[in-house]
Amino acid sequence: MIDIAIFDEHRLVLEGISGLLTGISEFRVVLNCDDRNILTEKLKSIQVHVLILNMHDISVRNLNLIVQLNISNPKLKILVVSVIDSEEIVLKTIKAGAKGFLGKDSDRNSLIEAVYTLRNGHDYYSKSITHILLNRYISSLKADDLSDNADINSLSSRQIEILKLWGESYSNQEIADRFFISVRTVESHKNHIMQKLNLKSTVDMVKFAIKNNIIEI
Amino acid sequence: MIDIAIFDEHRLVLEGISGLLTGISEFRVVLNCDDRNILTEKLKSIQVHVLILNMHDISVRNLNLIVQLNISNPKLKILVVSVIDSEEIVLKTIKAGAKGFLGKDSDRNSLIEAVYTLRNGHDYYSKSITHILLNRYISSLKADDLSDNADINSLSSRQIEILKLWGESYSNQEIADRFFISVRTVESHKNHIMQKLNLKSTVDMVKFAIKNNIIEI
DNA sequence: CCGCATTTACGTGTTTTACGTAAGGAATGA
DNA sequence: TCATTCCTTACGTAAAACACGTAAATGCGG
Repeated sequence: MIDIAIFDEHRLVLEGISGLLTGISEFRVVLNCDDRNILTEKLKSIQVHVLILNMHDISVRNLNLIVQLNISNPKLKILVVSVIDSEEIVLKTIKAGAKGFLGKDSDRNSLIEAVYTLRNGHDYYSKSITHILLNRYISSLKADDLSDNADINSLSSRQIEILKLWGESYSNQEIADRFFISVRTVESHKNHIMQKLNLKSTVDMVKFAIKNNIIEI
Repeated sequence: MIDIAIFDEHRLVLEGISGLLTGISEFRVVLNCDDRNILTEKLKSIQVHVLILNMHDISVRNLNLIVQLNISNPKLKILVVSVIDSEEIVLKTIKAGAKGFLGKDSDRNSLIEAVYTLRNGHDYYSKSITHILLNRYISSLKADDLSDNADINSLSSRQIEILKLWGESYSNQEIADRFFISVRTVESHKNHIMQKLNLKSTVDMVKFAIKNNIIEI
């Protein structure tokens, strides 16, 4: 048996969604709610497995609701339903802690499937959402790669060694000791790096090292 | 009409794949090849729309083949087919420049669909691959978020202002001038930030600022 | 009103950066 | 072979930044 709560600010839509779930013997809708505060209150006493949350906008209030519910009800799985399936809203809800997202391409069957999936501890995203996420990810993967090839090749291997250690928070003295060279030499290497790459500050040098995978964030 | 080349080191499998494509009037298999060098050579003279590449392993040779073909034949779309559908191989082939990937869940229909999709300039990934990529992306999104909420809240708004400017490569003096305070005060703020966050070096402070979206890389 | 964090600031000593200079070695090409 | 160029090494000097301690004024919540 899966206990379900449904939240929608529009009572009519709320009832509509609720109706879609009747007739499934394993589903028990224990709460229909159209008020944010009442929802938060009630969920303190009632144990619910899945919360279906219809989002009409990407307001901070809505996102905060997800964040807060996740903190107060760690076991609760939140399934966001929204006609707005922009990249922005999807990413923000996932970051806020939603476990599933149904875009406007979803029907009753995908809603039911999503509830089961969330209950089983997995994430569920409808097809259109999957596409959005995947495209974004793929393009970020590709973008990553292009940025790799610019200035880093102009650095010598010694310069990269120095930059790497320094980027891992070693002091000049520590670097000097490790390579058996003078602190002044370490400084020189860093000066040369800055000159070559035309960097204004050491902060820029950190950023460069991160961008070029010399160090991790 | 879509011109197709097929590469597989195993002649038997090669013929099998080739056979799957007969009977589609819009497809024309113009090259079956089981040798890397011959493939590269022939593709210099023959114009092909889609190359179906069966990868038996993630060797550097295979990945380089993709990279090289992409450089020499920019219009060519490479569709990778592989029974190995690990995260690693998928990510590497995408980075190398493959436009599609068919995992072991694929059948003849998805192969045909993939060829059409690539020809139309889009990417194609079979269901299992989509899952792999999506899970990775989602978890990276979530990981991002967890690191967001910890320490940054402990900083005062003044401290964040200072950190932000400093992270944009402003000198202490410039920051001091902008806020009409002493350089010593700027130093104090930075000291307090380092203490609060328990950071060992200014390099760490840059990383912190990046992780917490105070500055851009 | 008291305690606590914030913002402001200084003192002192160390480390790092800025900018210039330079010597010895390896690689390269005329 | 000799000139050139880059790399690695290193120092001088002055300015800037950092480490660590101290401390006064301000403001806010209990």
